[in-house]
Amino acid sequence: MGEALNGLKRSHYSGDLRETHIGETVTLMGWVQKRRNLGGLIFVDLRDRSGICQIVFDTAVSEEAFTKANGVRNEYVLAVTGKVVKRESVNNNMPTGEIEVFADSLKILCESEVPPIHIDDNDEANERLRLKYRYLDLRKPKMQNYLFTRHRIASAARRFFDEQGFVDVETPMLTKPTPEGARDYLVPSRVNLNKFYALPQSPQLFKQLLMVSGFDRYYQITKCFRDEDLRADRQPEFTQIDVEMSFVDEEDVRAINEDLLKYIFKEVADIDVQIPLMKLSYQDAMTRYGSDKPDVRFGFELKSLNHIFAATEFKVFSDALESKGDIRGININGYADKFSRKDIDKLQEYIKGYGAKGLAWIKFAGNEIQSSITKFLDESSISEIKRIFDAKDGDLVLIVADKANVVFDALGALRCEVAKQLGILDPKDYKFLWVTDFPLFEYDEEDNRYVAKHHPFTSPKDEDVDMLESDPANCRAKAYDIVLNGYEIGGGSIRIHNSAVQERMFKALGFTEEEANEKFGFFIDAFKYGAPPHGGIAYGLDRVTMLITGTDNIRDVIAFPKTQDAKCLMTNAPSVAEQKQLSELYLELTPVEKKEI
RNA sequence: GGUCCAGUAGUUCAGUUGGUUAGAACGCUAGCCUGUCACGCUAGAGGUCGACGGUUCGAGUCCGUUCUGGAUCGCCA
Repeated sequence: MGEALNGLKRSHYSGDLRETHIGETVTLMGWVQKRRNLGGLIFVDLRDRSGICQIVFDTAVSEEAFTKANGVRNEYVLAVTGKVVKRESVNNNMPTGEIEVFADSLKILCESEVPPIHIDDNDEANERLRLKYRYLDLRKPKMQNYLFTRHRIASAARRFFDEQGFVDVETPMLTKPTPEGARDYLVPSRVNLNKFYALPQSPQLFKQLLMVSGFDRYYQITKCFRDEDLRADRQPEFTQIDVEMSFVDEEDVRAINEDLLKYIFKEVADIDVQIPLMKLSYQDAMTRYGSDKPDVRFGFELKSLNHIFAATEFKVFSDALESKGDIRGININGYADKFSRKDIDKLQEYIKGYGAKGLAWIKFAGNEIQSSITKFLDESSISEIKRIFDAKDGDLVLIVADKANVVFDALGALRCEVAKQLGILDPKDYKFLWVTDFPLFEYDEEDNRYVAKHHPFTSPKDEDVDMLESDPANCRAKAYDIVLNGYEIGGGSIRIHNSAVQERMFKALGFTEEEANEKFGFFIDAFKYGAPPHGGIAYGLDRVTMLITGTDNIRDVIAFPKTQDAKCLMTNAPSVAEQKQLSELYLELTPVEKKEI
């Protein structure tokens, strides 16, 4: 049983006390981080969200408080009143190390069982346990700092948008399932039996309709839901900073977003972002980095070697070229000695995960080379490779031959993996870039049709509009992603605001007029009544927070995240629905077929 | 759906070629201790080795299945 506050008020946070407070009588409230009982003297480290302050219990000051303090254990919740004094022995390892509080009185507000995880930044308890006891895990200063930073980012964004005349408008959480794109989370409706809402994958359609309504500038920091598989940087529910503007083109959207990023990074992390940001077309990003979200903190750029091996007798290479594939390589310049054959074998295994069948390599040392493909390299091809990569002593060239997309994927991933292994990635180095001129479509092998790469409302480039029909594969979009250190932190586009173009777009996607009307009728209608040119962007707040805090795990920056199976280990969601609830919804469950043994 | 990694005390881990009663550190409990801050000293409690099955005279260790968590490919307009 804990004692009541009885009107007692906290005067300070523990971590805020300094030498300037010496002589003051203060009341602190918080959790016991640590008790050190020396017999006639008890020290208690009292923790709250601001930090830790040492409390001293001494019979000479208060017999009663001392006796009570004797029974105190870790994570007990205390209220302590006492005098701030200069410490006899200063602890330079803590911000409050110059002072301590001599306790006159102590209230034990709540006792605690021995916690299953140690409340300490250095605690490396299994994540399973941390997620089950998330409320304890979140007591750790590091975890609290992640969420404080997240708050500061959201708060800075709001300040920025407010100053720029953006209106925060809420859009529905219960909305219409979207046929294109990710899987929806479905929500049954009791008052509309056998009908379903979907949770929004993004407020896309609503924010565009707000532009049609004339709100001109909109933003919202809101949850989005996608029923897809999770990753280290992907959760099924995540938070988007969503933005839309009217009477703008690509450069206008990018310009204001550069100001936004500059503002946020300055406010939150005191980082000066140099604007305008670097810009790279999708095409260039792919050919130079093998990725549409390249990490440009380091080089190792891709180079084509097709012409060198045009007449090669090396079957792997000639096969790749014959089937209209590609041979490309990267130069891990200066690090040849860091990679043994065994290491390179491991890199080969790594890229097999991306569909590559093998990895050829060349090490340069003086006039000598070592290579897995020595017998297929003559003098002229060696010197040409040297020229292309500007290869010098101590360089290592890694080469992949395959279908073009496999080569890009494999080398794009490989250059990042190598950089990671070399430890040359500085998390404090923030390299932003815009990736622009995305293709409007990509071909879906399964469905045998073109699908929108971004979404079906993305505007084609003005000069590419007529390619909607004639050459969809090469039609470019007014779409742009904002990329930071290899992460896509946001993406957006200028939207189609002209119903005729929208119709042509639907046609290109293979929708009949009826299908388009059924799926997006309300949306198509809206654009018949005067839609302004408009466009916007959406950021992944979780990812931005990850990058600013320097963690590589999105769960760290979400208070109550899901596991890889989209479960919450603390609440045990999702769980079985009660029969009563199902009956009310007229839902029946089909038993899941067990795998045969 | 595929591939890979991990699971031993409350926690983090060690555990050799399959061999006696499964260890350490931290934490926890009790006692002593007035300047500790990784407090110290003494004593003690604490284990279905994730689960099930198999091989074996004998399994934490080998094999199979399965559960849980993680990384990743596919997927994520």
